[in-house]
Amino acid sequence: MIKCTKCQQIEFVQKSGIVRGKQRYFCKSCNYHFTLPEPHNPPDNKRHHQVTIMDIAGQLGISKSTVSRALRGHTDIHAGTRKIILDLAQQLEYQPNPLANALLKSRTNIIGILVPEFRHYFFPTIIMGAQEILSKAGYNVMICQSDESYETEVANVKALMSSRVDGLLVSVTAQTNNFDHFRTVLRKEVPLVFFNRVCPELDTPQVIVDDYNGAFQAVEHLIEQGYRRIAHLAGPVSLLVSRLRMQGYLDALQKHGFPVENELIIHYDLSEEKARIYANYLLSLSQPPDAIFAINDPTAIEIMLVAKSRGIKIPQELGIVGFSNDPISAIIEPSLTTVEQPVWEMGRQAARLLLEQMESPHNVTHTLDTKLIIRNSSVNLRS
Amino acid sequence: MIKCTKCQQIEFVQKSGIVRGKQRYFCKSCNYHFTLPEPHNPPDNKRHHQVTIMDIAGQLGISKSTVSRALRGHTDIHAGTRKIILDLAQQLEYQPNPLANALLKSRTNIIGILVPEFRHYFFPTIIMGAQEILSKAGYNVMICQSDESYETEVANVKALMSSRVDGLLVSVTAQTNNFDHFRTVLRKEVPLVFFNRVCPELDTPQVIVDDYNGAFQAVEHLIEQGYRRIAHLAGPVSLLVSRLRMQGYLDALQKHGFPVENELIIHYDLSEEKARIYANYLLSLSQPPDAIFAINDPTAIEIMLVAKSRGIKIPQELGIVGFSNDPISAIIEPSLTTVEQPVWEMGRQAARLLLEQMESPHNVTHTLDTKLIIRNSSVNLRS
DNA sequence: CTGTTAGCGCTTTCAA
DNA sequence: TTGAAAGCGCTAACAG
Repeated sequence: MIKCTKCQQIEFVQKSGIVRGKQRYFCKSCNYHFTLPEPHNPPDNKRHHQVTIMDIAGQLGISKSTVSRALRGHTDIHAGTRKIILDLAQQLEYQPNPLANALLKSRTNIIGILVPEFRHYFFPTIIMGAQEILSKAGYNVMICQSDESYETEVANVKALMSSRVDGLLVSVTAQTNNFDHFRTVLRKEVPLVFFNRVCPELDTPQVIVDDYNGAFQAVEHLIEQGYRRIAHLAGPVSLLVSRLRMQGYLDALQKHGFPVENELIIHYDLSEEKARIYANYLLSLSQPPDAIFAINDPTAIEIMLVAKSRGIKIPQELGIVGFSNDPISAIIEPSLTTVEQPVWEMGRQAARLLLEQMESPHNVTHTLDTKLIIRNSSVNLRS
Repeated sequence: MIKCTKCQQIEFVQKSGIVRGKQRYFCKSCNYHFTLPEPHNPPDNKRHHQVTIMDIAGQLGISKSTVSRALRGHTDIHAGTRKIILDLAQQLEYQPNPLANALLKSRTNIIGILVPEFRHYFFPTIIMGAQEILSKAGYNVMICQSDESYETEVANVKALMSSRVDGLLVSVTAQTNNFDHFRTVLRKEVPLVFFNRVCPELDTPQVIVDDYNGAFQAVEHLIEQGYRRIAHLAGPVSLLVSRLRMQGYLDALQKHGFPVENELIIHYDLSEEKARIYANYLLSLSQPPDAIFAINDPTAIEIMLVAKSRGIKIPQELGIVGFSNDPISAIIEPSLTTVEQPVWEMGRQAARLLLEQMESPHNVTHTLDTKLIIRNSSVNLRS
């Protein structure tokens, strides 16, 4: 004896075929087709079945739609019903399955972050800044590091895209000359923000610091300290950041009427090994430099170590300035003069910019200020 | 003329209204409502509709199962069909949607890594080691850092669990005394491996190094160098790693007949600030130590900086030994004697252990070797 | 060898 | 206010 779920009558109900293995009924009184609500039995084979809205609906004898609505906080739901649902959900430790949602909405709430390395202070700190903002906004973060390898970068972008990240925060490798993998990202309309090592030819939003002025001030400082033969151990030409710092270096020389000597300018791939090789090379020149401006602090520190091992006195015989204000630069002896950049803030800005992008795409470049921090590695005692 | 999709008869089918713009039919013979299966047209409103197996199936006029099978590389499929499918997939740049798969299989192919910080060398390096193994095994990595805060750790575990990670690699904070959040993880049968800062009371697999012997050798080395009042700036008692290094310290003292002086032993929370405070405290004692064994390199370096600022000569007036062989320890002056541990390898081992767990749960502890690296901060010139 | 179908967990129409 | 059902993209059991 089946009771119509609509009019609650029994006598007019007849079977009306089987759909999806479920017996369907038809009430001739109210012309209503229906199936009997089945209690949802959590499968016994899955040992730790995650609680689903169906479990809640089953126990309460209501439909999963209602549960969903209650959980989502929809307004058009009976207050009592909502309370019962919410209570049971709490009691059952219900946790919504983000995968189902992700599939439905094509949104994963995951942001991919891709950096060349995180051995040094710089990128980990940026990541922490970004994470601060992103997790507040409800996003998780998937971090990849390309290890300064173009191939790894391409593979990582692919992996992140295949994980369907909702956005991408990227700093490219020193090798990266081809940007097709990022074009693919843009083509699929995944928001993309570059920071530090950006990609100017791609017309995407980016966060950088005022590299040019930072470099300019650093080199001018060396000149003011009386150094006369200032070399620059630069990053690869492919990176805008290298080119900007280089330009700052060149313009500072020019402003003070110093000649540009090509043998004093070296572009390198930012590897520790090469830093050492080129530092040695510079210091072995027949007319070696009396100061070196390094593209960043790790480079500057390698130079210091090489100089020390050759018995060259810093800052008396060799002035050194780095870039970024890595904590080591305050610890090493002599302490390293460097250009401070707001690293943590850069991560935050990049994250904020990405969130904005996801709201409404628009192209901006945020440029943060830098500040010269004068320490002992560049204070020429002769002057 | 419409054929019933159920009984295949034509004569009993009549229109039964329109639902969602689709013509519905009703077969009076078998009492079956149905709509005509429509060919899958990729929606035009979604600008960048991701290519699905349905697109491929539609274009080829075959079923999506066949496409799925071809793509999965099943054997029981016509070679010609496979080729056509594979070719079209390539041409369309088909990328499988991992979300659908994840939902189906309840596997995300994401591993969560939770560390207390990644400012220093240690944890980033471990992470790189782990990533090396995990990405080879086809896993992505979601990294969280608890910033040495218990609350953040709990929140992170919750976030990672709600992201349905397939496994968890964890090093706890210095504050963590309550392990209920990890019990929840175990209850849900998510594989969990601890490394470095482990949780002995939880009966999970773990990767650690031989902290006891490392510490023992470090302190014995100080004794052999002629230091007589050796302090220990230790980590929090809550961490096994602190207790083991402490025990190594105590046993080395005992072996050589040195008294244990409680005022020379300080447990602290591993924050930079406190390191400075306690270093100052130790060096201001009426009978200050003539050597300090620090729980790790960052701590040792803080001590060195404090000592230097007080004009205390290292190693002549104060011997210092750290733990971990952070690259800074080779750079700072004097260079820091430290206990090397295979950090990268630790990450790899932890990852491998996790992968094993996911195959077949079993409880193991991997203990890696340590090695004392003698540098200048502990070579007592008086002896 | 291939097609049909159910279902992973959820939201969202549409219908009632 | 609630329920039914479609559908996100995919795999796999089952049937032919």
